Amino acid sequence: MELDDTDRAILRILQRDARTPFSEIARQIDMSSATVHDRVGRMEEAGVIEGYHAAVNPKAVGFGTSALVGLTVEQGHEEETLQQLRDLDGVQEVHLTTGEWDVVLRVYAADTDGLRELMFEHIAAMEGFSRSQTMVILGTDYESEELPL
Amino acid sequence: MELDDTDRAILRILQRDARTPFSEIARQIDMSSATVHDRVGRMEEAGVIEGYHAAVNPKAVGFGTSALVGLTVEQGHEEETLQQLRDLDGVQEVHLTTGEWDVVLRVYAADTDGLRELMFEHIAAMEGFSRSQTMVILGTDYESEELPL
DNA sequence: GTTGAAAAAATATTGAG
DNA sequence: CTCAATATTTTTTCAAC
Repeated sequence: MELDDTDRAILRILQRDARTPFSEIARQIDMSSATVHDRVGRMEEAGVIEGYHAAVNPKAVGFGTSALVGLTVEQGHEEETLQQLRDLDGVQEVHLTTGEWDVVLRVYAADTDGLRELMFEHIAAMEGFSRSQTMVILGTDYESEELPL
Repeated sequence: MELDDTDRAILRILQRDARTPFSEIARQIDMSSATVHDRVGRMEEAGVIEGYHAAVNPKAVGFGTSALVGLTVEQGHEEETLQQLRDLDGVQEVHLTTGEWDVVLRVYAADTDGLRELMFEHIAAMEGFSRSQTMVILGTDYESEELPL
């Protein structure tokens, strides 16, 4: 799908606040809300907008610890290993990467003890596991939900 | 703020779809929409809900490449380096980590050439830069916007 | 593609249990 | 905290340009 400047302006607003009323978006980009409605619908249809999500404060719901985990996966076990990783509670992202690790995970846990449990009892225990490195996130200096459009 | 099961049920729904009408949430959790309204308001107030964001497909808006970048920062340059990193276009997350790297970034670029430009012309050019490792994300097997509540 | 206006639906507010 | 009723606002639709 081809996006023009108007579409990108709408996306910028909805990335920042998905609950901005169409009438308010219309005011900001100087068009009618029917147009905004139409364009948003087409972008949803085309998969440009993948969804609308509430951002929940991890600490407020008991996830005090987060980490990036680099993993090496043994050959022949790729498929099942990825499947198992996806299904683990606390595993938020599973990326296939170049460089030192085959897979890098973003994981959440209640505390360091929960992280230990996730790492030793679930991840290291998987068939096909070979080695890992855990980079505990001491703090997140910056995290944007918005792509620079 | 203390969250009960009802609050968590509401959060689960809003994480999945931030535009779910309060009446629909009320139906799903078997309560009145005024209650839902009230609880959502209090969770927003308390910072449990940090915001509502449209998830935009990165490829659809021209970001075909993403990477994780491990960085070592020279002592005495921490503050200014973090500030500069935050301000770079394409830098989506800045995490302070234990392990091999002081900082790990999540970056987006149009293509590998854009990534090269970001790395060599902007990041490696910063004062206080010492060394880095770029882990290009070949594919994201799984990425959830939802915390497991 | 866009618009303005009408219809439908959802949300905010209020008062009471 | 919860409910029910009402007022307000937003979303959606549609004929017309």
